[in-house]
Amino acid sequence: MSSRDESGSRARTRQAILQAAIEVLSRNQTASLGEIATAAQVGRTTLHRYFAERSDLLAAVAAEGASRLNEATTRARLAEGTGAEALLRLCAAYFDLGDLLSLVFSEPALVNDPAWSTEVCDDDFHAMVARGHADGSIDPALPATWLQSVLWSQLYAGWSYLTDHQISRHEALALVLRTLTNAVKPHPG
Amino acid sequence: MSSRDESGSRARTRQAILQAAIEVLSRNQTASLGEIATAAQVGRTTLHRYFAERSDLLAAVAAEGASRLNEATTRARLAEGTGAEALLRLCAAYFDLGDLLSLVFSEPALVNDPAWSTEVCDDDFHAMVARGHADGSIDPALPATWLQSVLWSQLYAGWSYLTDHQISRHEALALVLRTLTNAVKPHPG
DNA sequence: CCGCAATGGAACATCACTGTTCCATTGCGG
DNA sequence: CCGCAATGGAACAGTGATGTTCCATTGCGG
Repeated sequence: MSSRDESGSRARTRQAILQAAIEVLSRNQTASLGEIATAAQVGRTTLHRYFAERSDLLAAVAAEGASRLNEATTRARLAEGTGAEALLRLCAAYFDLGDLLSLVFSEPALVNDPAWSTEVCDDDFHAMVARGHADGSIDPALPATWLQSVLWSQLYAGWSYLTDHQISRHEALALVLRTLTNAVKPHPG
Repeated sequence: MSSRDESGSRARTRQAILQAAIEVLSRNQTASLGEIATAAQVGRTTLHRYFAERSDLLAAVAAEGASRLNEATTRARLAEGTGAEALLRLCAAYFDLGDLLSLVFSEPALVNDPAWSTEVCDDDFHAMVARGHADGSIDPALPATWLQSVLWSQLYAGWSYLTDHQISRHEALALVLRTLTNAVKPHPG
């Protein structure tokens, strides 16, 4: 606690604010800074000390979100198995992001602006879908860009279904995976 | 033009404001009344003459939305054909609602609050899905409430895909229908 | 125990949106 | 042509969020 003690306390408060911001903003994108500060159990003054303006906080949230998305994408190992298998792994990994799902879905600009999507994930995603088209595990009628929309809309549907209905996290994910499995499977006819 | 002349001019202005509100609010739920008035090519004062407070305008938008949704649901004739066929007709009918899709999706309370969902559409929807489960056209693993979420999330995905990418309305709808068809089809395995 | 970092609260000016009032202009029917 | 309905613009006060400053309190390390 000697060398990085300053960071210890400050980093903890900063993380608490960021986490509260993700939770509150996922429910209401226009929530006031006061609400976020309260949710973080922090005074509004303190919040301003860490993020001078609202835009600074939003930028930090975007960076945090991009970071978590990148980690989840890495964990999904898109290059392994059939295209469909990788897509389902990616779906499950993203589902664990929780509140962040609503935030990314309702404000895609937050994480897509900093040229993030084309950096790491977009190319890998396209490669995965192309593999799926080639190995016959993904319906060739569904292009990669569309499947990206489908993936996110299903994730959002599953997450809001989880929060609205009396259902376990596991059951909600099962519904999403079942639906997505069906959706991408090529049908013989 | 004698008896209802007053309604003629006033009704036209009112509809222009409502349509502008739907278009603007679908892009930004927190748009100011000034933006809506400008989009409707109407002074802000005039807007306030028709809708005294913001909540009055929102209520009118909700009523208009509920009306259009009911008409679209009727046009889909949910009682005819297999459950899956009816679901696809409903999807196509809703897709024609355009901007309203984003609005309903981002603020479901707008149309669901006035006890609308359980009035006409919800029961018919459940009956349709039950028929689909029975006639083997809809995967029994997918409950009706979940399919409702899936339907709306797919509609939203298709509509935003249409506005984001270089693609025709028909092609976007084709992608949605293809995906939904696959998603609900029971798979033999 | 002292000192500094971190924090919380109060107070303040600023700003955008809102809702209202008043007045001038337009346009159509009688 | 007159009168009324509809409209648009300007101005205003009220409200809530924002960003800033100042000061008191807490807590931990030296």
